[in-house]
Amino acid sequence: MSAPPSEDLVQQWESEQARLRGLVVEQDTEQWQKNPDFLGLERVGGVDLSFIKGDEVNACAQLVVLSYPQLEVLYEDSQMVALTAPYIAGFLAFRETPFLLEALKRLEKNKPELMPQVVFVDGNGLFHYREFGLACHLGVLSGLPCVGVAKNLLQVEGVYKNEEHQSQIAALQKGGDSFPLTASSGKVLGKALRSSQKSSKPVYVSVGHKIGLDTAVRLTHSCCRYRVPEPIRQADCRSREYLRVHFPAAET
DNA sequence: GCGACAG
DNA sequence: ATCTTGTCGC
Repeated sequence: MSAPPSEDLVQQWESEQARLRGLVVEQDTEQWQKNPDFLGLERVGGVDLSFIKGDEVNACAQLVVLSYPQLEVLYEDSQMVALTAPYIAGFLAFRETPFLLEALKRLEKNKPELMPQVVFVDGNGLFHYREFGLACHLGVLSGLPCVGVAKNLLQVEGVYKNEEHQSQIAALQKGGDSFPLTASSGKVLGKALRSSQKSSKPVYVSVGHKIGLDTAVRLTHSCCRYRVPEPIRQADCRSREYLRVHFPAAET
């Protein structure tokens, strides 16, 4: 039911990723990031899109802003959107970014004082085929510090989900433990993090923009009540709730 | 041909 | 992403 991806489009997207890749800032740029307790950090954002079953186009774009360190929801924005780009692994940003940017724009217009100081993104940052995942894309285009948190491992640049990987996961004993995801080039592209004591399945953290990897991992851990960091979890729950309320299951 | 494939 | 309830364990 879906048209095969146009080669031209994919090449255009690759070229766009290469262009924007050079604008990523992979280090801490904010004062709060250097503080052991993130003193000065008061607002953390989370974004996500939820879909209607069997609907390729319509989705709910969600932005939430939570207080830090309390992690209570200060702001919520749900907006139905019509997606135009197809989902292609490695090009998730072209499908989702425009709507996440619009949500940030609405926030800037309506509650600028609630603009988050860092945004958690559902997906990868530098841990990506061309080192430019969704979290980098949103970071560069918004100018905000962003952290990528993926729930599943993407096999990229020499990182495999093999026995070695499984054994490294088994070695993560307590919440906060992590191990590096190292590309064949030797560069550490991200880290697998045991985000909570309970969940043995890690999350995959990588730099999006304007934050260093170790800071991103430490911050992610500090935002986890459960396996998925609270900002992303809230965005996910609330966008799904929105769909439940506004688009009841179609029966026949 | 086979496996991989963030969300 | 979504399809999907209960169930086993701490």
